[in-house]
Amino acid sequence: MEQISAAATDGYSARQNAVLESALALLVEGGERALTTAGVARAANCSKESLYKWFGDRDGLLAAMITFQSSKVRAEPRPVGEAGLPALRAQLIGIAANLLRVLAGDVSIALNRLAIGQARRDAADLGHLVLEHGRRPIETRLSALLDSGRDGGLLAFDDTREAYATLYGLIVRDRHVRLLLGDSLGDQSPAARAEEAIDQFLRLYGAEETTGPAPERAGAGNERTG
Amino acid sequence: MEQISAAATDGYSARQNAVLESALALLVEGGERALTTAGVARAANCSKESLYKWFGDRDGLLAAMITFQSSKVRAEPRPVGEAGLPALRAQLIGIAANLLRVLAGDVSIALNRLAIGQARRDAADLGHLVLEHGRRPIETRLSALLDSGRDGGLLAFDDTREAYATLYGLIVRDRHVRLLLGDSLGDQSPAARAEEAIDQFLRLYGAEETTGPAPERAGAGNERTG
DNA sequence: ATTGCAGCGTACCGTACCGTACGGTTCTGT
DNA sequence: ACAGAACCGTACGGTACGGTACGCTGCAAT
Repeated sequence: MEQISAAATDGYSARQNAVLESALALLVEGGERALTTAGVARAANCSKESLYKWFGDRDGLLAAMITFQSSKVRAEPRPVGEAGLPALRAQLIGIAANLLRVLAGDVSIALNRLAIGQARRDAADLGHLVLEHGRRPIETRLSALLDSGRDGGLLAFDDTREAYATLYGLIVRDRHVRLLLGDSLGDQSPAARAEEAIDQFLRLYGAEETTGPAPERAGAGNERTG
Repeated sequence: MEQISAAATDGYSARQNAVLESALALLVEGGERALTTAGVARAANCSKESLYKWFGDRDGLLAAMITFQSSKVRAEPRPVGEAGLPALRAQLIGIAANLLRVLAGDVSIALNRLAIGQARRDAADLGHLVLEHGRRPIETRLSALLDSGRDGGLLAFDDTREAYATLYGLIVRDRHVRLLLGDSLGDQSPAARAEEAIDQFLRLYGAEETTGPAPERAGAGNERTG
């Protein structure tokens, strides 16, 4: 009969969560090469034996780090409240800015680098884990919002996945890969970037009745210099 | 006085090119873990001593692999011939499809995985090399085409870099990262994807006079099932 | 108090890899 | 033909890491 702590319901005990946190910090700081079993044990003040008892293997530790991190940032899909184009636009912008912030986060970058570096031609175990826990949530959330916008007559598209993919491309562009490759990329604020991307998306997928969300043409938009 | 072979003008001798080719094949097949100095020497039928004499270091070998691969796929920027929107559109579609094919190539994926996996928080040497040799060429080429289109009154935008970034996002979306993470992603033909992306881009950045390149709305476009 | 267990710290083993050294071989220039 | 260099194949040293074993401490339950 074990006393289950509050955090244990996420799959790991509180102590294990602390160890995973240390491992993530170690990974963020020094990359995969710094993520040795001895290093994790030393940083977390635990023994290597416990690591192997809890996670079975080094790969098990890596997988646990991914699932643990994804469990932390889980945000429940906010129920779509009021209708109307401004509300839809604001919600889209909020999600887009949040997406950009998440993708640029230290831990996200480190975990993506880890999964990509581990990926082989045939087997990409961690990569699939990252896609499952990191991409699917944002896709379902954005897709639901797009569907509701279409049901409300604000958006026009046939294939939700296609519309979502376009939206994702407009928001993220190649910033993610550049960040993964170590590019600093000028510090444009995520909010500004999100707003431009959503307006472009609405120009492409907005319903005909509402000709455009913004009076100015997309091509002539002055990018915010802040 | 060494007899310089034809390929030696690229910076490496023919023998060294063969060795780099073997190294690339090894990397594609087994990932970074398979790219050991002994393995490269065995696969290329050369000695480790020669490897260290030619490339100095393991990192030197990795860097040489990147520059060598980029030197192979160098395509000279075709001079923009005739004007007119159909010609511009066709050229954009061609470049876009080529970009998609290159990004999905085995060697490109393997080298990007290598550079990303090696990247640390502060130092990302290979990453910068990949960005320099892999991204800048396509950016300059596409940007020049966009500028010529604007000069010809076919496109309307203020910031070329901004327009290029949007175009890149519309073309690639998140396919690159998905490929790097090991996702198979349905076999949509690059040509079809390129055509849709370019039409979307022209809807956003086409000059006002030519209201749109395609009569059908972008949102209702039936994706080619081929 | 006693007993058992979970876990910490350390030591240890086998292995794999980077980088270097050495003998033998092939090719080139004279 | 001959000298020299370049190079191949292999062997070796040093190091670092993954995984396991062992002694010890503290806590929890009986």
